[in-house]
Amino acid sequence: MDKKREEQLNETLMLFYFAYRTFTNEPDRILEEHGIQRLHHRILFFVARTPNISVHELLKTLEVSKQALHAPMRQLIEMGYITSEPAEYDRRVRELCLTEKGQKLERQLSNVQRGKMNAIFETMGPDSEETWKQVMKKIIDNEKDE
Amino acid sequence: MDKKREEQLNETLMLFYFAYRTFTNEPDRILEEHGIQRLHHRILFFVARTPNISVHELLKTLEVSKQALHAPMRQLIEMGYITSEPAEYDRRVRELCLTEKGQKLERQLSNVQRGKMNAIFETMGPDSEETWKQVMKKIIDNEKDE
DNA sequence: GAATATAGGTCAACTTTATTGACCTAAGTG
DNA sequence: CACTTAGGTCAATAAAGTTGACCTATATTC
Repeated sequence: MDKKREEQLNETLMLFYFAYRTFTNEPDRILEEHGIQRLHHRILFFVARTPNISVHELLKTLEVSKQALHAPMRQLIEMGYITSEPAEYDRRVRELCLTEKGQKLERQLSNVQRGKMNAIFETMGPDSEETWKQVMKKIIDNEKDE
Repeated sequence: MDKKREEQLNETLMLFYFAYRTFTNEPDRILEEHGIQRLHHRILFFVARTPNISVHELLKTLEVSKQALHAPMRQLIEMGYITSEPAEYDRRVRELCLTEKGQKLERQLSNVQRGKMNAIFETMGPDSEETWKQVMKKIIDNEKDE
């Protein structure tokens, strides 16, 4: 790989870092107002995307320990954002769902990010959305080759 | 925003999260072998991109406190990856540079990520690179509107 | 039915990585 | 000379994670 190509790629690394940081800034600010943190947001996000998700599934998705998940999850339950009910098919399993209040907060948090992405893709056209997603998918898939 | 559009955007949020996590996984693993952490990588990366960068500039770039930067930076200096020399134009200012050893480590770390990006853009074509970068730039710029 | 495995919860000790505040030196600048 | 800036360092604290151990309840398997 020649020097020039390497420098072009360095720009992509820098953009990735700054874009991610910027992207999480706004939600982080809102979270702080509610006295909760980024992991709370992730929990809310994935419970919103996957209603009735089990604790075990959530653990695997977020790649944190049971003990690390526990405190924020309990907080969300106590604050009335999430419900945790035994599953019918297996009463050991707890199914997590957002309450109405939880849906509202999750929407507030993620809307900032959705709005940002939507505005960009609207300016740049639908192809840009497809391309951007494709690149991100390939980054994720690459992992499997190693 | 209708439900369907919202779900499409949710996919982008998920991709962003997982892609970033995957992207930092490999370097993190290498860093661990050297007994250093992600902040060390960021220091190495930005010093590599901006030779002679001052401590103050680095602080602003990384958005951490002086005290948080200090320990890892000193470690990198002690391990012989970085040099810190008083600047000619102002002897209060320390100019940071990579040593040869530092350049080697930085290359090792960032090559993983550069290689990943390069492979993707080679498969998808040069337009995909331009588009992806454009989206990321807009995410960063958006910050200023708020 | 007893043994074992799984889902989940909780306590404790510890580690890492950051924060803020205070204070120091050295070197420029008005 | 007074003040500011760049940088370094100590101390107390906070947050967010880790591992290990142990508990209950419920399924599953032999």
